[in-house]
Amino acid sequence: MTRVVTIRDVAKAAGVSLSSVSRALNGGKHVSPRIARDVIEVAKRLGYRPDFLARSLRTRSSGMVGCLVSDVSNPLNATIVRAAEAKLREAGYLMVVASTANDPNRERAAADEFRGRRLDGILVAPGSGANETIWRELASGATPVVILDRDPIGDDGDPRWPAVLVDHRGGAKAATRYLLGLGHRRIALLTADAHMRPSRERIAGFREAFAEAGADPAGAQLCIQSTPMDFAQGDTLALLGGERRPTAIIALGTRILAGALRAARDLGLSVPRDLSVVSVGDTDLAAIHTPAITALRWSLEHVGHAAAELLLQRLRGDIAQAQSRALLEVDLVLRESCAAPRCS
Amino acid sequence: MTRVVTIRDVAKAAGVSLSSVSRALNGGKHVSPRIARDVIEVAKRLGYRPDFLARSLRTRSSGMVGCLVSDVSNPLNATIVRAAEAKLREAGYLMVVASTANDPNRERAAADEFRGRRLDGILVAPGSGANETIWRELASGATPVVILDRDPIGDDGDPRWPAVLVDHRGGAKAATRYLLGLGHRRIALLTADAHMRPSRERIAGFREAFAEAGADPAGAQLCIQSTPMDFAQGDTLALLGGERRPTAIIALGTRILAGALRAARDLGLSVPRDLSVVSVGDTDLAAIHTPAITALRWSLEHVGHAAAELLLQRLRGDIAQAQSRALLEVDLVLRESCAAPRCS
DNA sequence: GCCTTTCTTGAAATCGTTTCCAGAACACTT
DNA sequence: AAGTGTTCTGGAAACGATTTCAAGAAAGGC
Repeated sequence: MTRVVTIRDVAKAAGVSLSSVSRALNGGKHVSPRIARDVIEVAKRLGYRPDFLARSLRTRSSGMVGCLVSDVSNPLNATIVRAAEAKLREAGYLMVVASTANDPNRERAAADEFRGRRLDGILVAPGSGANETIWRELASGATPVVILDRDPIGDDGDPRWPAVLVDHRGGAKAATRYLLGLGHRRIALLTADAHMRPSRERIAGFREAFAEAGADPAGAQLCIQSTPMDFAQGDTLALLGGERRPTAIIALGTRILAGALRAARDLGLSVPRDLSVVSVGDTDLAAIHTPAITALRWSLEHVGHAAAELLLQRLRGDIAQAQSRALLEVDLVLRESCAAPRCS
Repeated sequence: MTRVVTIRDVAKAAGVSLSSVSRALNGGKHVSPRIARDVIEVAKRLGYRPDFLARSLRTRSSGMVGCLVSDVSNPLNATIVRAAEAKLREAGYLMVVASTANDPNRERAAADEFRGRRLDGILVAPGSGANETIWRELASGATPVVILDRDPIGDDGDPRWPAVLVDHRGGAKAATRYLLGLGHRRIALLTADAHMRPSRERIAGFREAFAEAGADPAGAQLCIQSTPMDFAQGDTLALLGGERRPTAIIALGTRILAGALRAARDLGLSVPRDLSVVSVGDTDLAAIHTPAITALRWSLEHVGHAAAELLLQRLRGDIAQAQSRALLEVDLVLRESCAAPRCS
């Protein structure tokens, strides 16, 4: 195997010093045009490729950003990750991912390792209960951090890091208002992880809509799925089979929606005649289901892009004009799954 | 900001040489127990954390592996990536991902950059037409490569790299045999990227089943979706609305299945009465659809794990006992979407 | 008690870059 | 022609670890 060609070889071959080669190759400032041309030509001929490790060591910048997310295989996260990755790659950064399965220990370990590897920045969406430990861990480093749809509030109440936030509150409010407008009075919100931002905001919006409309708040039923096992079918069966069952549901669009639809079918409830359904998140399932499910939609690509942009601003050092947060709006996509309730 | 603590600081504080610190911290061989204990204690007290970049530069091993995949946001890929990442992380490797959107140029660029970053190994599932260029690019390096469900055949006909292969042929054959057994004689296979391994193998298995059963091969209809735009709904409409329409379809379970189901609905075809459906891949959609769709299932986690394992064998240098490929079987999960065709 | 072997130890080299520094070359002004 | 900047250039010092090497110390065998 032939040894890899280093900057030293190029210098020798071109008959100049190491420093000149380095200067010629990056920037080209403080170097005469003739030498620059020669060096570049020789480097190409020899097939020289700079060693990022060595460069990183010297420049104290690894050219990599980390992405800490509960589970990349969740399509919602995956799309965000891909979008962010694409934008960061454009800017010359490599992205390393770590799925943590919502396990605080693994989150800590990953954050720890990210710092050891001197990553230039971190995108993070901590899972369930880990918020405190992982954020403390991150805070101890000087690495720029951007939060994905989580609360960036520190102990002192100040936003500690920039964040990309989705307006789940506004979305839930719009959906609820829509259902109330159709005449529904008992509506259930099926969501997960009540103490995390997305669900918390949704719940808030849900209740606000009831309050605004002057509807009986007892009609706003919550169904929290802490473990989205077997598509949450069991809980939904109980909910829909109960005495004062809701005439409409707003369900998280990944697995919970699937479980809810199946439960409805098992109970012989027809959508939208007996039950109106709104999906939180416009998934394939929602779009393709029969009938097609009305959905709250926000752009996952935007989330990824915005996060990457926020991080890049920090990395470029544009602290002055760097925004500290991005708020993404949520749309209600009307389809066929909602109707006025039958006289109850 | 306080400067980061290096091995030099530890040496000074412990009153020993740099080499002793290094020895004490890794392995602990060739160092007296007393010094080892002292050094470890001092290192912990000072909060020393080794710099991976510096270490990598010296040891010529970055501790990172790359993953080159067409699109991480595809749930199938995402699951594989997550599984591989988990296993590699256990072994101390970090994983960097690059989605290439099937763009040969981006694939090349990514492979290029991976090499520049001195990644220790690469997991790769090239998209469409890029096979040649990207493999040539990879072949020029000495980095261990593991192929994900693609043909690892080189110009000379020899398998160049280890690969994790899914038995799509066997799966398609089983599904086709099942449908033929139900009495279907006109079956359509809806798949994508006919020249890539997964679809090619499927097509082969599909035809083999027809041949084995002595059925008229003209009944084996192919519908190749090169662009899975709008869920391939248009093509499927034409197929199902045509003169000698198939009585059963086997459809790729991501978006094509969705388009097919919608097309069937639009044409007023009831599943399974008028049309039997088998999904290739057990997606949420297949499991939750009404009626539930019979599906070909293989474990994406296994693919990821197997790929990681194959790569780790190479990285550990167990070339001697390293396997060169893993073949994963495909099961047919029977549900409610298939029935005997009505007398035609 | 001396020689040989093994084990510890620290100094120094190395990995491949970038960057600081000082001197050289050159152009320009007076 | 001398003085004063400005731009190029190469040597050498980082960056922070690991690893080689040789010397010193301890242990063991006769």
